[in-house]
Amino acid sequence: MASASVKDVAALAQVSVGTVSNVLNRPEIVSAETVERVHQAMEKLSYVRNEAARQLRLGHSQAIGLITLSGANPFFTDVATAAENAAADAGYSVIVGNSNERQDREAGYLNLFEELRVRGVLLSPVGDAADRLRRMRDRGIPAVLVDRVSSDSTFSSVSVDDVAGGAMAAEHLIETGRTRLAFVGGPVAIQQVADRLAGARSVVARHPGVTLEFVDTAAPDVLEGRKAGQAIADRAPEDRPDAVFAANDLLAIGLLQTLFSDGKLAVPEEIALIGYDDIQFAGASVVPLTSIRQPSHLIGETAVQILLEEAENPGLEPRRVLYQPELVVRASTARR
Amino acid sequence: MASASVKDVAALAQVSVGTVSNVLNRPEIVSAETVERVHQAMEKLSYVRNEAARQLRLGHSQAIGLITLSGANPFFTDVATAAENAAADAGYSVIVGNSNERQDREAGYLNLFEELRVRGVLLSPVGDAADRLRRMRDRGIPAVLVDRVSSDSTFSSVSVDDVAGGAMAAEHLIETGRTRLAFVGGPVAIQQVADRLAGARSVVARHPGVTLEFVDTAAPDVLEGRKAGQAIADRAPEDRPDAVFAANDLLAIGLLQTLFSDGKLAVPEEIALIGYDDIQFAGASVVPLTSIRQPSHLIGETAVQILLEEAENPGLEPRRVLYQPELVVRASTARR
DNA sequence: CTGAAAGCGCTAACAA
DNA sequence: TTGTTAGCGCTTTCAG
Repeated sequence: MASASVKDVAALAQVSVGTVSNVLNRPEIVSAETVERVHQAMEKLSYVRNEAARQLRLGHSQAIGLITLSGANPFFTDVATAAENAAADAGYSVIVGNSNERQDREAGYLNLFEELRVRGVLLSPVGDAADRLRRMRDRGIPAVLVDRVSSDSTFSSVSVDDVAGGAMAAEHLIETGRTRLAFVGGPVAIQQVADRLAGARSVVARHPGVTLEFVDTAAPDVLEGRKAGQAIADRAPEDRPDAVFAANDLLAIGLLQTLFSDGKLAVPEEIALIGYDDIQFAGASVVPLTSIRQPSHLIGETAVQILLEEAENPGLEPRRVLYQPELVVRASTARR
Repeated sequence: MASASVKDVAALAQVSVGTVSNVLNRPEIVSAETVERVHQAMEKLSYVRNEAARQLRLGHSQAIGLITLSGANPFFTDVATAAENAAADAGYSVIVGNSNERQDREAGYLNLFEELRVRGVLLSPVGDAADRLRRMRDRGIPAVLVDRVSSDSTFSSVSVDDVAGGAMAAEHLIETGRTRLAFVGGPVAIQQVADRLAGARSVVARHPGVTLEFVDTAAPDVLEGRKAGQAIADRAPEDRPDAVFAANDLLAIGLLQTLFSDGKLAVPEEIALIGYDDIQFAGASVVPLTSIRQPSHLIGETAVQILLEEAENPGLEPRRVLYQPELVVRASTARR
């Protein structure tokens, strides 16, 4: 048994295909009696509308695409969940792709989404995707940047002030008495990483006697955090920082695993540690982690809202929404 | 500027649309010279193939649907990532939906996937979806169950022996000297939860003097774990279990947050704790967590492979792949 | 090797 | 209120 089409339903209900289409899309213009008859026919045939055909006719799909930097990062899964809910309310579904910080993956998903004629794209770009996004917009597929502001301000964006967040983290570390800070994160090509570092640097510059060291990582994940932790633990005590600011919680948790879990160094006594994102696991780590919270839920929701407005109203002025992060203090940065 | 179609490309390259389609799908039958000309035309128009039209013609899409129980559980995101990679190798993409243990959500995604005419569905069912899946299969959309065996063995499945895993956990707890065990997890309507509990019970039954208490939770997540931890901590000492087996790591981490982090109880001295899944964060929790590891990567990979075989070869005998879990010992269950 | 043409299932305009 | 029909972009015979 193959799938039933409008034609089959029409035949069974003794109406035309146009009428079937109408009960599907504008039931109010069809007589109650006919609606009923058609519904029964659909039921009997267990009719399921063919999205491809609908979309071909409409010119675009009822889906929006979302590309995040990392599927393993709870921050992004939170954003995605919020986006899904907001989209569902508006009758759209969300297709998620993870670039894992790779430009080629990002390009691949952008391609797929364009083939799918999605209604719009939500993107946390790896590098500078402006050219590609402009081309898509010219074809009627708008984009809004997520967790990142547009380099040339021609696209809407929903993000959190990473420079402020970075400053907040550094300030907190200094306030609790630390002077030899290290920023662990990378690659700096990721704008979020660069901004957080910049924020921290600006604060350190205002505090004579306080230093900030930069420890690069190949990716902002748990594994790289472990490596960085190992490297720091292997140093001579007088050569070690007394506080570490990790570019995100994944890195911080990795740091905790090698640096501190093995009992090599006491946290926060010997080294304080602060992360970023305040993911669900931050409060349950070896030492509960101080972190900078981002309103992940709000980000996803707002991004969808703006995107849909632009999709229905091309030529709208780009908007930039900038949320403020929030410091969440836990044991990992307790005063000495 | 709207999107260019095969017709535009054909016109520019001075060939027919049929030829354009051929260079897209069977370039080997087209002369090299023509291929070149068509490619140049595509380039100039930045042609992007319309998936909807292709799919309408083909009768099905180049995507497979995946419905997981929880988007917040790293175990499922691992399965999803593996599935995406395996699918990509075969020229398919994966659309992911999270039911969050809700039947209505699951039904919604099943509907969406059928409208999308996905090539097949990968599903961790909330309840018993057999009827619905059978109907989809009749229409040419096969399904394979993930992390769960089919109740009536008419569907292929890729899962891990949860009964064995539950037994493994209980045995380990007993071996390390605990006698008053508690199983924290729920709802038992989730098969995985029920199986792990059953495995633990069978082991306990073989050990006189050992008891197993069941502590129900509304969902297997961090929040519910916290609540359960609170409840246990509030009991009189002689009334408390000396070991807790959490149905998954999310619950275990939640337990850790209220039960142990607050310094109320020492782990593993006063209470031992074992989780399930061995997610990335298990090794970095307040007390590094002993857990039962599942081969999440293999699960996703194998499921895709079986699904695609069935899609291309309807009427194949259902297969059941059952992997064995593995005990990973960490500090949370150290011998007293 | 290439071209012409049918038709996948649907929606929206227009006619009745 | 309902029916008829064109056409969305693509693939695939079938002729040439």
